[in-house]
This record gives sequence, C-alpha cells and structure tokens, in this order.
Amino acid sequence: MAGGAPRRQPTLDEVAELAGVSRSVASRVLNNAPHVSRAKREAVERAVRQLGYVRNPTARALATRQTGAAALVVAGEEPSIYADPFFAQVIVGASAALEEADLHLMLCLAASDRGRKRVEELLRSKGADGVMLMALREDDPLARMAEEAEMPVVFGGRPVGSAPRWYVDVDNVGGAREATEHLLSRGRTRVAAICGRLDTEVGRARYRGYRDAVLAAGLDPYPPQEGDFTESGGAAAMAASLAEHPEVDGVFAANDNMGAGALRTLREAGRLVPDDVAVVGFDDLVVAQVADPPLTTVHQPINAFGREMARMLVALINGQEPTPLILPTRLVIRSSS
Amino acid sequence: MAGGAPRRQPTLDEVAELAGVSRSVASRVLNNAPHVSRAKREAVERAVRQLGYVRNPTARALATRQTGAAALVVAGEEPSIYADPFFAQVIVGASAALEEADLHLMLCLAASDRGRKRVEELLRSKGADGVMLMALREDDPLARMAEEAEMPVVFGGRPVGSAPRWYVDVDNVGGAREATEHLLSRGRTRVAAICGRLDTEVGRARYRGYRDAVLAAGLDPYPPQEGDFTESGGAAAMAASLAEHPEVDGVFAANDNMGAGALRTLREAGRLVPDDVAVVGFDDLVVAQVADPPLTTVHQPINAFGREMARMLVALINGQEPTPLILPTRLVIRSSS
DNA sequence: CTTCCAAATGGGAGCGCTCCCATAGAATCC
DNA sequence: GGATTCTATGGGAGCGCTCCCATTTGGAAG
Repeated sequence: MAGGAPRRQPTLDEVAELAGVSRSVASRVLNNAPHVSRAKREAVERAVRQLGYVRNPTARALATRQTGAAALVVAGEEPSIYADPFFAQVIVGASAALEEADLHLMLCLAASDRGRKRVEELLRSKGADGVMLMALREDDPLARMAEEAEMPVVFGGRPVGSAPRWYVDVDNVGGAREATEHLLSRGRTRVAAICGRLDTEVGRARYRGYRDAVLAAGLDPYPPQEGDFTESGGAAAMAASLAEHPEVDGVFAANDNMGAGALRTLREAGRLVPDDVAVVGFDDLVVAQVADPPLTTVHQPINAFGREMARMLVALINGQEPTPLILPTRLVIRSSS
Repeated sequence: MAGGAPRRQPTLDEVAELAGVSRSVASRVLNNAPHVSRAKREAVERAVRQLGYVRNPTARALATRQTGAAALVVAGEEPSIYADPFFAQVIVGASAALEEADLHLMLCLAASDRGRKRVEELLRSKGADGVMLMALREDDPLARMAEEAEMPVVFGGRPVGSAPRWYVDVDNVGGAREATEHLLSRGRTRVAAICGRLDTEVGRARYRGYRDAVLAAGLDPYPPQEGDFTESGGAAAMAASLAEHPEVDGVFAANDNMGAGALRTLREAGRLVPDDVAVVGFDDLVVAQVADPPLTTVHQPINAFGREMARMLVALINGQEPTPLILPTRLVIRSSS
C-alpha cells in the first residue's frame, strides 16, 4: 500500500530470462530439485535476489493441487468456549506444528449458520489440504461432512457417541476419575459433580470419570448438576446442588471456571473450603491459581493437544497412517481440597 | 478421505457442457453477473446441483488475483500473550467481521524466526488480500515490511513510537488515567504502578495514563515497576514495590493478571485490600471476577477491537479510506478499591 | 571411436477459473 | 427501413506455476 511504482511482482519467467535459463530450470532451483548444474543454480539464485522474486503461492497451489494451508474448525456456538484460554492454547500448539510443516493455519469459527456454510464449502472445494475439527456438538452434521470430504480430517476431542478414524483427545475420564478419587481419599464421602454441558463428549466423559470413581468406592454418585462451563454457570450449579443436597462435602467441577464459580457460591453460603467442602476443578488455567483458595485441578496438556492434532494432520497429508492419540492428565493439588 | 470412487471434482467446463452453454455463461451465473438469460441461468443452476459442483477457490484466486483471505499476524514472542483470553477474543471479533465479507482468516503467530520469515513471505507474495498486525515490539521490522508491502495493512494497537496510517487501538492512556483517578478519588495518595513491558506501546501508554493522573492531582508518580503481564510477574512486581515503597496505599496494575498477582502478594504480606491498599487492574477478564477480592478494573471492548480491525481491513481492500479508530474503555468498580 | 546411460535442459501442456472482445440477434430510434 | 444501441453468447487468452517428456550433452564403458 506504499506509494511507488505499481509494478507487478516479477514472475518465474522473468527470473528465468534474467538468469538465461528456461522456466523449468528456474522452477527446479526454487523447489530444490535435482538435475540442475551448479552454474545455472547460482545464476537463478542471483536473479531471484536481484528481482526480489517471491513465488506466487496461488499459482503454485493451482498447479500442485495443494493449498499449503490447513484449517482449524471450531464448531462451538456458545461464545464461552472462545473466552476460555483453552481455545487460544490449542491454536498456539497447532500453529507451531503446522509451521514446522510449512503449512498456513486457516481458522474457521463455525458458530453461525453462515460460518458453517463456509466450512462446508471449504470441505467440498478442497480449499485446504486438511482439516482439524474441534468442539463438535451432538449429531453435528459437520462430522459427517468431514468424513465424506475427500480430505484428511483430524478430530480434536471425539464427537459424542462415535470414534472417528483419526483424533486426538485428552483422557477426560481418567482425569475426572483421578480428581474424584483424590476427594474420596481425603475422606470425603458425599462428593457431588458439577458437569459441563452433557451434549458434549467432554461433559459426558468427565461425569463418567467421576461416576466410576464414586461407584468404585462403593458410594452413590450424585446426578449430574449441569453447568455451562462458565464461572457464573458453576456458581449457579453449586447453589442448586447445595439446595438439593446440603450434606455435600466435596465437589468435582468439570472445569476451572465452574470450580471458581463454585468457590464463590460456597463462600457466600458461609461454607469453608476445604474444611466444609473440598473442591476440585479441571483444566489448570490461570483461574485456578488466582481463585481463593487456589483450586486443586486436573492439568491437561492443552498446547500438546493442538500440536498433536496438527502433527497427525500433517502425517495424514503426507500419506501416512497415524493412530489416534489420548493425552494424559495430571492432578495438581492446591489448597481447595 | 471416505472410500468411494476417487473421482475428480467437477469443473466449470463440465457444468457448462451439461447445461448446454459455454463456460463464460456458466461463470456468469456463478458470479451472479448480468447478461444471462433466465433459461440458461436455470440450466446452469440445475447442472451445478446435479454434479455437486463447487468452485475451485485456488483457480479463482489465480485468475482474479485475490486470495479471499485476510491474515491476522500476532507478533508477540512471549507465550503469555497467547495464554491470555484477550488474544482469543480478538480473533473471535475479527473472524466474525471477516465472515461478513466472505474472507477467510489466516492466523500467523510470528513468534519464532521461522514464523516471522513466513509472514514476510506472505506479505511479499501477496498470499492474502490484507493483513492485520498485532502485538508488535519496539522497532519490529515487521512494521516496516508491512508498510512496504503493496497490500492493505491495519495495525492492532500502535507500534511503539509511530502512528501507522491505519490502526485500531484501545484508549489505554484514558483508561489508565481513569483507573488512577479513581484510586485518587478514594483518598489514596501513594499510588504505585505495576506496568506491563515498557517495550510495548500498551505498557507505555498505560503508564502514561497513570502518570498523567497522578501529576494532575499534584502528586509525584512512582517510577514504573515493570511486570510481564503475567500473574506471577505481577506478584513479583508487587513484592518489589512493597519492599522499596512500603508506604504504598494504592496500586494501578496494567492488566488483570498482574492485578491478581498483586492481590496475592498483598495477602501474603498481610495487607488488607482495599483497606490498606486499593488495587485496580486493566482488561476486565474472568480473572478479575474470580480474584479475591474481585478486582476493580478497566473494561475494554476486546471483541470490538478485533471486529473493527477486520472491518477497517475490509474497507481498505474495497478501496475505501477508513480512518483510525480508538475504542473507549470503561471503569468497572468492584471490591478491591 | 562408437555405444550407452545418466544428468541437464527446455518446450509445452495443463491446473480451473475470469474476463476481454468479437459476434449475433433483438430492441430502439429517427 | 437502415442506423444505432442493447443484451446474450461463446471463443480464447491469460493468471503463474509444475511437471511430463523429448532432446541434448558429457562422460564412462566397451
């Protein structure tokens, strides 16, 4: 947008001409292909420098039928998922891995109808070399479309009720189980669960883990108290839980935001944490650290989640056959339990 | 990637042939251009449906010299900037605005050298129709390269020491001033400042606002106590500040994370908030809400920040001449002051 | 000095689309 | 009724690159 001559970008032909070689040779040099004499290679490199030549990625894409980009589709509709640092960290991880493979990252937030339509078009038009799909809802049509698209697709987290061919997930069940076992090992016997949305696999899996642990201890699990993964949702769920089950002495919250909300409600209700009620969260975000008291939580490797998703996609694009991956979690004990 | 015939995508020629028209007519129909009879238009539409035709965006891009994508470049090197929900919200806002203009979002995290190189290439190869540039450091070469690129460029936040032609920014000075005035109006006279990195414009601007307010009240500003925008950085800065200036009765923290860190340090030091020391943050993130006590802070329209950046870019791409934009902030008073 | 093979080279046909332009027909105007 | 506009249509030349393939070249082998 600077002033100056509106000169066109130099093309490969011009580079070739200046270097006194054919376009083919110039192309080989740029692609680091063999069958080029040292002299001509250097001549081309000189011409490239002299003209300030940069290869036109679009033309290259058309000729090679590869776009050089991978898409990360986030299908969640509720804004809260984006407010969450989780989302950002995944992006960072994926971005780093794609960078290694020299792929660009296209980010598609398929919240609105229009957004979803664009994703569909992307899938069908092969507008990217591959797709990572996250935060799918139950029966999300995007899942089927992705499977049908003749394009590498990696799922981030499993869609509800189905295990796709390629996915990366966090061990939600195991993490929730460990968190709950931790509460039980602290002598708590009346542990309730504040769940995330139960129409997501994450929400279900974490409740399942909680349930498993409680059952294994020979106790009765509480029914899921559904929150929406937000701080206020957690606070409300905690209030409801307290009203119905005042005897509660432990709470497993399916994420840190809700855990923080639970802490707030407990404080307002005059219950001491962890003396009266112990609380455990999930995610290990900043929120957990700054909460009062600092929240015991389940750490998950969010950055690795994004990174591995991207690596799997790259492998797929390169014609390999990676295997699904489930990342481990780790309990981080703080003062809330 | 599903099984089935590995048939090629249908091309526009095939659509035209099936519809019994020329490629030109078919193209006009797809582009909603005039000079097409009703009959042929319908025939083409039918053929499109029958073949499941989707236009190849790469070929289109090559012919039109427009990629259909805009890039959002985040130049920050420290991971903390990404951990912050700020980043995610901006993306969401930008994404929504780009969606309206039917542009795809390419996200470039130019943290590593390699990342920066790719951005440079993107800029020079016109790999996108326009670029939004965020989180530039002092003397970041990316700024110059962007200005030189013959491509629409919008800055998110101003680079240190220069006002680019087109940018969107938050009124950091005004917000910081208001926050500090608020502390002063509460009767605090020894207000210190925990700043962000002073090699960023945000860090400087917020300190400037603080300074203005203190000077206007006829008091002496404290020197900047530099943090790194993280919770622990804030805690450390608070500790340092307390050691050097134990008389402090008010703290302006340049963001919420550092504000939360300051609260932690104060609690550990046995100072009561807000009784002994009042604290104000900046950003209005979840952290501010869950902090104990909840943090008074300066709310900024993060989503709008991203949205307006994208809108400005779209205007630029469409050949218009938008004017720079500075978004207002708003003080949110909670219990920490 | 031939024969043969591999490396080096350049020509040219795409990739799938847009868009300019020439042509033909239909409508409009003195 | 012929000149003048339109609108509709299709042909074809790109957009800038890759890559197959035919040709040339330089030795090594016989």
